[in-house]
Order: sequence, then structure tokens, then C-alpha cells
Amino acid sequence: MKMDDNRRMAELLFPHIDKTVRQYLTEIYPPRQLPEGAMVTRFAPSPTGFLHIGGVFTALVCERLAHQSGGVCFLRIEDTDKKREQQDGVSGIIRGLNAFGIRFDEGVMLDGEEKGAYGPYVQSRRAAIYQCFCKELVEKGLAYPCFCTEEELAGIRAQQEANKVLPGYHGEYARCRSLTVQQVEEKLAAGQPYVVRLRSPGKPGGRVKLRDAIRGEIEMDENIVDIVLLKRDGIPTYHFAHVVDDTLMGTTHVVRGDEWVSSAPIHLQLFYVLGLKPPRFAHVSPIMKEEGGSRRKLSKRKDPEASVEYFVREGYPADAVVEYLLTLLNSNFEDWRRQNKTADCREFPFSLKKMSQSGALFDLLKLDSVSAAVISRMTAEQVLEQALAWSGQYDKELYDALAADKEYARGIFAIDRGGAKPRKDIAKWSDVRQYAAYFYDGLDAGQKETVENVAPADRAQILRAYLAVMDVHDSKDTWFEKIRTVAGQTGFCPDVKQYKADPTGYKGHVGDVSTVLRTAVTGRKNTPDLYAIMALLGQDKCAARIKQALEAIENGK
RNA sequence: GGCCCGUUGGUCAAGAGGUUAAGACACCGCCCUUUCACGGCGGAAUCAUGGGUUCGAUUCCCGUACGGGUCACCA
Repeated sequence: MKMDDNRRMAELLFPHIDKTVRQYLTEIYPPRQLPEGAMVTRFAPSPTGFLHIGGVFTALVCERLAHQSGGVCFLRIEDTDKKREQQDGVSGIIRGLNAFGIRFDEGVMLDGEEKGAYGPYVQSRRAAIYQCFCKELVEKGLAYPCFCTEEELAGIRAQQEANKVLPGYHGEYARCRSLTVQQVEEKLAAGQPYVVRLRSPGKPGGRVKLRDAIRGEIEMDENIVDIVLLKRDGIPTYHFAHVVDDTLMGTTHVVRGDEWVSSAPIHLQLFYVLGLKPPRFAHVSPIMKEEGGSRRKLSKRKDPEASVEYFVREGYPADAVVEYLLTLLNSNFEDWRRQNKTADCREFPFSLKKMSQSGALFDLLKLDSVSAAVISRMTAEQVLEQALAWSGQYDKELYDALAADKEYARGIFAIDRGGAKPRKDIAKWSDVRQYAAYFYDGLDAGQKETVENVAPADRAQILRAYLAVMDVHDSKDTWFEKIRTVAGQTGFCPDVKQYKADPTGYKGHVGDVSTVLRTAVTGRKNTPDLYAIMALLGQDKCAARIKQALEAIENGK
């Protein structure tokens, strides 16, 4: 086909396009002026469902890379698939990301507005731009319209399967490759629907190299398929949109899931035919889940913890999830954290090179541990605030209890907090109910733990003796002295070391005595400092609980 | 099936041609401690497999197994 024919074809297909690629590249979207080394990254989800924790993972990489290099991170919505699009997809994604403190400099914002000079950032609003780039390819004879129907395509595929050749629209199977302008004109006039395909310059047996920032050099077969550029509705496929957008928006590093590795040859070829310089690619591995001895990708459908909602509902602090994700991202994060105990995790120097090439297993147990450490560093005031915020949404009873007397509630969280060795009882806000239950009559599930290694008769004797001397206003030393005295009176050794050296003649030691008291007052064997708990509960309530425990023992249980 | 990628303790993982193969979570023991914790110390536990290359390989190469990804007018 001659050059004039290509021109005519382009005009036939895109009569409404009056701009040129050059104009877009230089005038409309001039290159960004950024300092040396600044990275421009983007998170580009399609609004087809709830936000996946893997999405947060990838978004975190984008955000860290851009912001720690003094660059720009923007949010682009890839809504080129109208069939799968969901109602509140976009706002759900933004809200989810915001919940984890991931913010964008440019792109689509929560209010539906857009920010930044390289928009629109929603692909469905960029049709004319893609068509312009496509028009230029047609003009150069590098793209052509294809009128094949679904049935014809299926026929080709069947034939290829039978012949055991690479499936896809390529080579001799690409029937519409050789359509003349006249033929195209006729079909157009007849109203036949069509797509626009790339005339792939790839050769069978050809190879391409991809230099991936995480995986190093990957060599793959060159693309030989005449892939679809523009769909029947004039909207681009992911491949074409990606190449056009990331060029125009000045993306320096494309961070995306590793499911894209295998289509990278297509993208590289597209950059090549358009005469554009491809960005750097970083393909991140998916987060995995172990099940029945084998691992698989965390699945939206099967795994509740795949959805970011799960973490919000359970009440994991946003920082905790981010910290945990950071430990998966760069394993030296934990070392850094140990050396920078109070630093913001965003100060951690994140590195693409340190990312693992194989998918990490999501470990909820470790998340709990990371999260408990994060919460242990908070002040009582912060804990109360966040517990209130969470329970207001997810646990009304707890909220009412905490909100009724904030001073009291703050006192609960202040116990054993703030020192050099804070406890780590709370891993997520949904743990607070259990943690604080015995401070509130209404929240207590009524479950009482008992001290099996102390006989009921001895337990009763201890409680009776202690009840006679108890005064929650005592100083801590006096308070403990009384417990030792009770221990001595009831046959328990007042000194643990002495008991361990020689237990003969004792029923146990003072530790057992305080455990009996602890369970009587709180119903638990494991609680923070009992002295502080009793002071907070007050004389009457402590007395009442001990009496109650005494009755329970006397009634035979 | 073709192509691509991966495989270090239960989990996350560092690591280099010669190491006692880090560290963290979990587990076990001890210490500290009135208890419970926190913390400290210690323990058990790993280089998928078969061939090469090499004086030497877990590390480099090839095969095998297993796992993952992808082969759309979905992203």
C-alpha cells in the first residue's frame, strides 16, 4: 500500500482528529521539569471491585518511590472496560488508599475533581488522545482496521490450535492486514464494526530484552501478534492506553503486578513503533496465601483478608498495616525499625532492588506482632482516641462504655503504658473489648479463669484474709506488703526466691496468692499491673468482686 | 501446551564460589519479675532435586520436580 493510501485510510477512520502526536508531546503535555533522579510513578487501578491488599502493596511502592526521590505520584483510573466497571469503584479505591495514608500528588481526587497538568487522569475521558496516536500509526502503515467478527476470530483460533501454532491475529492469519482502502471504505459505508490493530513488526523467533528494576534482565519472545489498539467502541486496550498515557504523563517508573511481565514485549514494541522511549519497569510479585500445604495468590473471593476492608473492620491501625507491608517489601525494614524506634516509617529508605522476586506469604500472626508493637508506642490518649473512632463504627457497646467516662477509659489504657517496656496486649482495636472488659460490668462476658494449682479451700482462705485488710488507697509498697502478709498467714511463701530454693512446707508462693486475687478481681490470669487495676476500679467494686468470687467457691465451683 | 519467573528453617527473609548460612515472627528453655507481661540470654529448625563446571557450589550452567504468571475487542 502506498503512503497516500495510508493517509486516506487514516482520514477515513479518524476524520475528527485534528491534532498531531507531536502537539501532544510538546505543546499540550510538555515534559515535566523535575530535579535529577526524581521519579514519577503512578497507581493505575481499574474500578472493577473492592481494593485488594495487593493494590495497597503496589500503591505503597509507587508512593514511596516518588516521594522519597522528590518526584510525583499520581492516580490514574483505567476504566476502559465498561462491562466490568462497578458503581463506587473509584471512590472506594481512593478511600481505601487514604485509610492507609497513601496520598497522590496528581490525578483523581476523592471529590471527583482532578488535580495536575497532565490530565484527564481517567482513561475514558482521553479517547481523542488515543485516537490521535492511533491515527498516526495508520498514516505510517503501522496500524489497520480489522472487521473480523468474533466467530471468525474463534475460527482462526481453532485452526491455529489444530496446526499447533501460536494463537492470535498474526502473519497469514491476519486477514484484514491486506485490506485495500477501497475495501475498507466499502465496509465502513456498510456500517461494519471494526477494531484497529497494530501491524506488528515482530518476526517469529525474534527476542526482546526487558530490564526490570526488580527482576533484572528478562529475555522473551518478541511480539508478533497484531494486537488490538482501539476496541470496537473506539476505546483503547490496556496496552495502548498504558503506552500513550505513561508517555504523556511523564511516568519514569511503571510499577505494576507481575502478571504484566508477559505482555511487556507488546508494550516495548508499541513504544518502539511510536518512536517513544519506554519508562523503567518494576514488576512486583503478588502477595500469597498458604492453604493446604501449597501457596496461591491471595484471592479476593476466597480470602477475607485480601480486602482492605478486613483490616479496617478488625481495627488494625493504618500505620501497622503499612509497617507490615514494608517488612514484606524490604526485609531490612525491621533492622531499620529497631534502630529508629520512634521514626515515621516513611523515613525508611525503601529500595526496589531489595524487593523479593517471589511472592511473599501474608502472615496475619506477624501482622499482629507488628501492630501490637505500633500500638504499644502510642500514648493512652492516642489509644483512647483511636479505640473510640473504631468502636464508634464497629462496636457500639464498647463505644458507649469508653465514651461514658473518658477519664476512666484513659486510665485503663494508661496502665503499664509509656514506660520503656510497654505491654503488647492490643494488636488491633477489636482486641480492646476483651482487654478492657473487666473494667465494665456490661462488657464482661462473665468468663472466669481459675487458678487450678491452688485448692479451692486455700483460695477462699486467701480471699477472706485479703478482704479484711484490703485498701485500694494504699501505696504500692503497702499494698504488696499486705499480700505478702496474707501469703504468710495462709501457708504460702512470701518470697519467691526462698520458695524456689526450698519449697518444702509451703503450698506455693506469693505469686500464686496474687494470681488468686487477680482472677477474683478481673476474672483473668493475664492482666496488666493488678495494683493499678484495683486503684482504678475502687474499693467497693474490688470488694464486691472478691466477695462474689468467694461465694462462687463456697457454692462448690 | 508455548513463553516467562520463582524455590534458603513452620513463616518473612539476609547472604556470598570457601561463612559457625544473619535477623525477625511463631515455638521451647532459662533469667529478670509479687503475678501477667515487657525485656534479656539460649535452643531446636533451612539452602527443592539430579547432573555438570570447579581444588571447592547452597551460590555459576543444564535438566527434573513443584509453585506462580501469561497466552482476549479484561485489566
